[in-house]
Amino acid sequence: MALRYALLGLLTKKPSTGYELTQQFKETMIHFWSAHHTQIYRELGKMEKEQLVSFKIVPQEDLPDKKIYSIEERGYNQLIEWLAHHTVDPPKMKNEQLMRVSLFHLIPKDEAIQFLEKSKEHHQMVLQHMDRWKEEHGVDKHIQKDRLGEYLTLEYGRRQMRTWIEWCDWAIEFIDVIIEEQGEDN
Amino acid sequence: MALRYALLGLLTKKPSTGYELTQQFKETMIHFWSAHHTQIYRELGKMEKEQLVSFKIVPQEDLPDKKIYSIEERGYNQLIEWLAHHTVDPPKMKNEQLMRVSLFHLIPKDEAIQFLEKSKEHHQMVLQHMDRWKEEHGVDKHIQKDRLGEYLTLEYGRRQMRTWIEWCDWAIEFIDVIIEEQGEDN
DNA sequence: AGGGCCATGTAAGTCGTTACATGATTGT
DNA sequence: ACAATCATGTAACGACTTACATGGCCCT
Repeated sequence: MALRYALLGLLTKKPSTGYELTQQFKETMIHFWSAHHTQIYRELGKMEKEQLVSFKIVPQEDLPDKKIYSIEERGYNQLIEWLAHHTVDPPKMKNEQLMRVSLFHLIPKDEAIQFLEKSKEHHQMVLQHMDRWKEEHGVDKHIQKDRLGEYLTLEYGRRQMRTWIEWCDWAIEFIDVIIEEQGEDN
Repeated sequence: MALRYALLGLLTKKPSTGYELTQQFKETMIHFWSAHHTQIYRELGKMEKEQLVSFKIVPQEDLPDKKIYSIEERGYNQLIEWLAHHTVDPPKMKNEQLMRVSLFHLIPKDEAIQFLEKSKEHHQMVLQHMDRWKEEHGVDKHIQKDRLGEYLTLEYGRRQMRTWIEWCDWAIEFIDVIIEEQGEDN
């Protein structure tokens, strides 16, 4: 159900096509929720049937038609209702990297360290990307209210990246110092 | 597929029943993966059919029979294969709390702050719980190798909790100072 | 010449959740 | 008295992923 409210939330800001919503979702919500475009189109279809949203078809030259979705009163009401009365579920994570870390006892020390170093680099790039995005999109203190959530969650994402990077350093150091054997598994 | 490897990983440490695996999973892997007991039983059933694991039935007095699962060679090989050749998927999160935060522009300021304060408290309790667990289960520097992953991922979990708690403080302060209007929505 | 973007989806399959079932024992 | 723990699952449903389809434009 939460994806539904994510989409309704985006539509409170401006009417958009499914494609645009997918982009907006990836830019602002991917740090705390995952969804493919197929899921977004299906959810929009369902919501249209339930009259939470409506769409206008806009024909285009040389490109397929657009469907521009807008939030309807029923949709807005349900969104507010959810915000007011729904107790949130605990976060659910699926982190394959940590799964692999939890199986480090089965691989050689240097492979483990290599894995962490690559992961650290990758997360440094993601952090840089977030920093750049923040600057380019003017996410700063003088913000209009409808971008408050974007600002707060982006900052959370950046802190999360830093935590991961620092943890990688700590873990590499730990393995290097504590584990003695060389390249053997088990 | 990753849940499968989580279970195989636990079974490399010792043979266990589905129930015990559920407990072990909750204690050591819940910080980076989510799964219900029903899913664990199903996955064990599938793996038994594929001969990755086997079980012995142990009858008990006054309690239903136990099925004690052990990892088989095929299972061990597939696990090592996965560790060596599988490129990890990016983490997937489903965090309803952050979803709600991203919709803060639709609720009054004081409700948003209240929400963050409650969330902070909750995460402080989880952190305390992790700290206690760490002490009670002797997760320290003088650790046998098959608990390395447990140590590393638990430390990540604790850092994540601290990050959340600190972010809550920051966000509360930010909302309090920046947002001027009192209790109005939108 | 090949990939990415624009823009929309369908179909098939897997994964994950929720509710239910059993029944004795131990704790509050 | 009521809930929790032990121990195992089945059934039904809903969420999510992956592969496929269309087709022209723009960039390198």
